[in-house]
Amino acid sequence: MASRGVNKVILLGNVGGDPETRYLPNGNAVTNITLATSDSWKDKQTGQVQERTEWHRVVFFGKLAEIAGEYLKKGSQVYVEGRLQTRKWQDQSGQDRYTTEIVVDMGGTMQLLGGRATGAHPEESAPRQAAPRAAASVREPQAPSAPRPTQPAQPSAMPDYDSFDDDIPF
Amino acid sequence: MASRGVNKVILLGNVGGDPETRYLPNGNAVTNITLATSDSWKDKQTGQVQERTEWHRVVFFGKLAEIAGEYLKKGSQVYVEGRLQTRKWQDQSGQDRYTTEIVVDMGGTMQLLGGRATGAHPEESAPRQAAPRAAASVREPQAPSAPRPTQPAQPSAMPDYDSFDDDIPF
Amino acid sequence: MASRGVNKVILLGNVGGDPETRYLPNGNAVTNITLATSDSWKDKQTGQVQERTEWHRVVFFGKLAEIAGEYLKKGSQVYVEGRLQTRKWQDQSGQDRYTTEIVVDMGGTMQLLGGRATGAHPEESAPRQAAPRAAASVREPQAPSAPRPTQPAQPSAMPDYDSFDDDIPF
Amino acid sequence: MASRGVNKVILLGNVGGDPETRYLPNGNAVTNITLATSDSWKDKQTGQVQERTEWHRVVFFGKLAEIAGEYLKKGSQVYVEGRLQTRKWQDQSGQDRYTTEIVVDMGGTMQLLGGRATGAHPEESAPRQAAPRAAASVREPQAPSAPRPTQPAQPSAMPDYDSFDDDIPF
DNA sequence: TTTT
DNA sequence: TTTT
Repeated sequence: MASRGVNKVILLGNVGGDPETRYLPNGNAVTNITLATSDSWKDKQTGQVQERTEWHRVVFFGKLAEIAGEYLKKGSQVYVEGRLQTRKWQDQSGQDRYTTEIVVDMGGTMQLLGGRATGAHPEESAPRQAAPRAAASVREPQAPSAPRPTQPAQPSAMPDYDSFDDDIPF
Repeated sequence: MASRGVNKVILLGNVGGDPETRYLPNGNAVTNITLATSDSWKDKQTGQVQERTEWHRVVFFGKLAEIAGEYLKKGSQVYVEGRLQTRKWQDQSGQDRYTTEIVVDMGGTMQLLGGRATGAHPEESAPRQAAPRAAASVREPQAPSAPRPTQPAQPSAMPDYDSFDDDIPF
Repeated sequence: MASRGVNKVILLGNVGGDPETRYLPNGNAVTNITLATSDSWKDKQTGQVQERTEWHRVVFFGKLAEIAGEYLKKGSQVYVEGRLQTRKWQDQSGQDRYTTEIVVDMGGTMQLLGGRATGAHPEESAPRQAAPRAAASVREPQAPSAPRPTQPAQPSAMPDYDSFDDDIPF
Repeated sequence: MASRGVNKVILLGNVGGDPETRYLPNGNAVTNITLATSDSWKDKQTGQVQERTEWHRVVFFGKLAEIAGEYLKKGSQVYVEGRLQTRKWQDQSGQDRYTTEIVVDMGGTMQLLGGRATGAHPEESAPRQAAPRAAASVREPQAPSAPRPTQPAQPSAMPDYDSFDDDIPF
């Protein structure tokens, strides 16, 4: 009922393989993916461009797990917002091991982007524009009390920049 | 039921004045504050340190509006996560005007930090550590299906770094 | 040389029109775009899906301004990270007016995504995969001292999940 | 020189112990801390408030490592922005192990907040207000080309809300 | 109008 | 003025 602290992860990258979905005893879906984020930079010494790919373990829960399992494919470009969580587990020899994952549940978000996924099952791949709509649906419960405009007038419409820009002293 | 896009603002700064809370016809609270974020940098030409304060209009809705109205004071240091929204309105002469605000509702967060608020009503000021707990409570509905551990074993408990670190080849 | 506060905006959306680039007296580029972020939700009363588009004014400076001016087109899907800034200006009647923008400079980022831009000059449109590489180049100066691996072994290479997963007690 | 992807972590929490700083052969500082972020929620079944603390390994590099080593103490409340990185290493038995850390270097940020640190060395603890100024200094190189106002007039000054608010049709 |  |  309370919280102290912020634990937020924002990733935008490509999915490393087809997602794996399983179901908990209570029927809730859990989907695992690996996600690659790449960045590159010029080496100060050599002047060579260096590239580095970081791999992340992402776990979706609930409604987002279903959506991720259905729409994400190997190669999909995706935006993800979640939180860090480190799980403790025991390996075969009984030793404690730790795995850090990005948990994406109702407090998070997933947005499928325009990436050309190399689907394992391309024949059944949905039209990509379907995914983002579906994907976002889980955010709905997050803003029930939001001040959404229902009036005919749209308070947040764009200013009339054509006439307006003349006034802007850039 | 769907979403396409990300619209997120993260601010950490100081409140410019006591919050103003009002109530909508439906009983929901709305609280307005102004928030200052400062940054400084060394001028490349002069070598002088420059400072700049940016002021933001933040609007809380719902439960967070109540918490903000109760715990924030002039001077409070606060972390806020919300979304950008530009409202259109008419000034006295009937001209269209636009105001951009950071909306913080159930999809957002507020964390009161350790700042020494100069409360308008210091006598009634709650112990400051109470605020963050209360403040965060509104996030609860965001993670109802989250994979919270309810097992006796805490998967995410602090690793035993003392023994653990020995293995880490820093 | 110092900073107190956080002022961060993260947007992922579609560009509303071809970017407009101009040059400051010192030769630095400045590029303006408008960016739409959409979200939708189900109305609690009516059960109807509501949609809302928020428009943002984004201003790129420096190297990112050049990249944005070259690669962004009307319709481009783009990820942007910047900071909020409100400018004061005077309209024709001499009245003070304020415009809030998202400033994206060296402290920010831009990532062109997979969107199918409807370029004004499609014939000269670069292969879309070229853009993200170029776009990110401005981040280079941000991490010169970063602990990038230059050793033959890549510490952060993809774990061998195939063999590795066997140990993970999901 | 380029980048494709976003890898960003934002944490706000309390430091688990005094920071440990060491120096690389090239003289650069590296500082390690553990950081706790807590959140709590009401259990749907029991109605009981549950609390959970997540621990993170944070590694600072360069100038920020020096600042972190000097100003952070056990218990310090701190805001951190960095990126995820998983290191591979071998334990005593030669087995591959992985550790995920939040790397905070020039592309990141650190802000010491108002927390009452329980310093291991309270006698030598600097006045807390000194830290944030120092801490932020490392961000300077990130925005050298930023459009900072050098004009006498401050473009980003606060609107005169007193007279202004009357016009706002809330 | 905040804060350092 | 975008996008689905």
